[in-house]
Amino acid sequence: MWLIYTLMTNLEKELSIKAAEAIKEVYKTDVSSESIAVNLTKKDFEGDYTLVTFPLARTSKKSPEETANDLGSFLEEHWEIVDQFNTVKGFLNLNFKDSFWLNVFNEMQSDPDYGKHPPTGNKVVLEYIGPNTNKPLHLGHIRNMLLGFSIGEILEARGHEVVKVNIYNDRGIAICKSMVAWLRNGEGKTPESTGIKGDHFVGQFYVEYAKIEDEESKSFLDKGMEKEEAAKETSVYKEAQEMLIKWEAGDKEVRALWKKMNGWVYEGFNETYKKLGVGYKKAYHESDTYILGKNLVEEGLEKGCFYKKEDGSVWVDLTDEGLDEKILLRSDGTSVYLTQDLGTAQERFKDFKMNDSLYVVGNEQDYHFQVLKLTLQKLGKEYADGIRHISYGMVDLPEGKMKSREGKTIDADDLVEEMVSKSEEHTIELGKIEDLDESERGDLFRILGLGALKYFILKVQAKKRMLFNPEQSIELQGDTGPFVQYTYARIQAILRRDAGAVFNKDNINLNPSEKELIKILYRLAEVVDEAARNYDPSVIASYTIDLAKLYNRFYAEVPVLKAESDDEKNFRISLSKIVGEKIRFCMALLGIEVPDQM
RNA sequence: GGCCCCGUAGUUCAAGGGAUAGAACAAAAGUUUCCUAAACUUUAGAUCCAGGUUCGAGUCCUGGCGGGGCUACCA
Repeated sequence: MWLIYTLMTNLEKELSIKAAEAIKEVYKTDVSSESIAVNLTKKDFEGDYTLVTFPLARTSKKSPEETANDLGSFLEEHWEIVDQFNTVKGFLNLNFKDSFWLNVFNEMQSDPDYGKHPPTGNKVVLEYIGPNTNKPLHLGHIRNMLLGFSIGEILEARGHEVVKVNIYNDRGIAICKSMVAWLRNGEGKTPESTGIKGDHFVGQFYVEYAKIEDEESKSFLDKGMEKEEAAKETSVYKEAQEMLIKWEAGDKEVRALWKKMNGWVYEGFNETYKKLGVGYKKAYHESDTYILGKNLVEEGLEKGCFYKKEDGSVWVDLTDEGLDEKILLRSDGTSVYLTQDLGTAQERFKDFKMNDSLYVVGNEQDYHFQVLKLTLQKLGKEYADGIRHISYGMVDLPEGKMKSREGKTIDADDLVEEMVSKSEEHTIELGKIEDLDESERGDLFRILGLGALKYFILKVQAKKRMLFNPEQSIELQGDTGPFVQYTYARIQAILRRDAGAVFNKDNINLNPSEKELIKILYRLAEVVDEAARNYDPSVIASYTIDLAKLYNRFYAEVPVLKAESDDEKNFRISLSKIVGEKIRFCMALLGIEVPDQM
């Protein structure tokens, strides 16, 4: 009958309800269970869960300590799963019986999907990556890709239907610059002829453009022009400008070149996505959606929620909402960034009829997404309310912000490669993989290198900015991906020797480290929910490292295969097995693989 | 100027208004006849400043100081 209190119950909630009942009985006063604070007991104190009685002193008309004692006695007597209690000041620490925790454990065993939530019927479109097509991906994109992918996995585990999509900013002056530079100095070279990855190849010409422009600017600077002004006077800039106009006009030659160069870039990007293990169902292109946006602007003008200025430009007035007026169409009728996003949003809803639209985009666009949402709300779009900007902080280098123009970036491909070779070096040094063949080794180094990189990025809360020091590189020891992976590999080593254990009793005594493991496993479903609610993989990352740490302590303190009794041995093997499964589950939520051996 | 975000050990990160602010790296010391020492166990070390709200503040409010972002007919 205790089963009704186990897996599907939120024990903290249950405890606050029980406490409210106790208060009613003992003090004859009604208190809402929501007002009762329950926490996990801090590790320096004895107990599983803790009830805070300071706020209850008013209703009990006794000291917090006496209140805690009253409630503790009552609960011990009237709630069969309570083993014992102790009080420290206004804190009531409750211990639950081992048999209760063993029942929790047995239920977990019988539900291999424990941690996942049932389908909610909620459909979510998640946009991430969103690169420009004129240069290769860098560390900032890595953070975006890892966050976006992981959030998608977490939301799926929470029971939502998730459609991942990408958006390519594939048009505009930046791409034209690469094109101009390639025409001038490319000598007909291609990624194939040079053996350079497509996105890097095109990126080189973006840099090349800047060189030409600087060179040509000199004479104008000498005449005393401002830097920006001078740049616009250069012939190379004028060519780029001209190319942009031709592009907009649909000039065949320009379009063909544009297609060719973007094609190179996509090939390169796809390689990087594959290496990182990220993907998406559909890609949108701003070269398509900017036109769709114009229709929405027209619609807004008809509905009277936008207005036209004398020069012909179209605006939306958001001053009532505490923002500014924002431009939607230039006076020459061309669209701006916001116009494109309106079009993309509309198209996306047509494609997927989702309830929520998530945008994983850096926090420098916080304002933009406020504007986007408000504008669509003004238009009365049904999908507007479901728009959510998942805003993440910049990745800083020790010298400050990354600046692609100054070459102060960390290239995504380089970084992945560096991490893989670092883990290779370390693994070979430790010498535990003699029995693996060449391809197994390659897989392992990749799993470990990516694990280190991904964990390093994802353990930091998305909304915070984070620092990356390329000098120090990424650790393989301590609070890292390989630490968790190592724990998993250890477990697999045990299971290779004896995996047939069956355990279903509730009458053995638990060691502290065993009980801690059951307790943390018990929280998994709730942790997934919390991560999903906050769109925050770091919740999963810190849970996973805690789980691995607790297992490593258990492993050091308690013999598994050489346990004293069969019951203990079977229990410990079963426990190890579940810990391994849940580590793999959590790491998968982070987009990280785990090895059987390392 | 206006708006938004952020200041926690030497460093990188944690802490749903609750106990003595947790980890990891770096530093110091220990643990391999026993399931993988990428591990485990110790030691030392922090809430930017000043007020306020509260039984209780790293967390909430006000004002400083410091850092970052946005505020383009750029994306």
